[in-house]
Amino acid sequence: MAIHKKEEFSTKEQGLAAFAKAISHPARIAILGLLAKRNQCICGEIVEILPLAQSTVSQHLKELKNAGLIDGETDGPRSCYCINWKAFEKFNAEFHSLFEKLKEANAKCC
Amino acid sequence: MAIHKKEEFSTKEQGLAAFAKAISHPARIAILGLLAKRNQCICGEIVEILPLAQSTVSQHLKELKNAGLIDGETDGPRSCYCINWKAFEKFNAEFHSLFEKLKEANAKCC
DNA sequence: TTCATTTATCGTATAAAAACGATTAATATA
DNA sequence: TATATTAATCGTTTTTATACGATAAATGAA
Repeated sequence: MAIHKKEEFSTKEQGLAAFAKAISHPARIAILGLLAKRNQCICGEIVEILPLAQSTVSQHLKELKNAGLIDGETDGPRSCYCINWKAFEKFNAEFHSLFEKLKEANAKCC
Repeated sequence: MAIHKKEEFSTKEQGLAAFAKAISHPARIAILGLLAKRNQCICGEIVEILPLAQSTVSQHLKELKNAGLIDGETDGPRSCYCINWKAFEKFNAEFHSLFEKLKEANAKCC
């Protein structure tokens, strides 16, 4: 029980699901919104704005980074993050190809 | 600890995160793809195709329904599901308004 | 060099998700 | 009416996610 079977699905399905999972928490949505607005942010700035502890924010940043949605580089003792728009574009395209095109096909048949 | 703080974020952030969560498992992505392709499906058809037990599929269907992404109605002893395209359109629009517009703003400033 | 600042990581606790088998409820069919 | 079919729900187990405080690591400043 609880043996996860995610590997048994297609690569595309897994990739899209992983992307969705990365943005499946409001804190991570908020972080992405912040980064988009300001172009880049220091970890500390995000901690000041979000209602979460520093360690928790760091954890969310790590997940976004692992998913490839943001890039981070160190700037002295600080860490500077920014959105990886290329990755966003890629996932957006996948999302479209999986649903929008099917929607069109659906509209034609009914 | 583990007191979830999702409520402390904006309604829009929570809504988008909830949508993302609903599609954050490859099984649910696969279900949506199936429904889009066939227009509608009986639960049993989905169980035949997915590598998951009937109870597990039922659970995933329930989550998709709770998120508003699919509709289901009983047809005798069977349950027939289909995609709620309106909900999809709504979330797609929200996704765009949160990121695509910001992306444009971002492109202008840099 | 010592101390302050910043952030990542560790350890831990609790909650939620994922999966299954077994059971129940509802509808068809014999 | 009795039986089979279908799908939802229940109970349980395991894994993963969320959150925090405390600590460690790394850099910059005094």
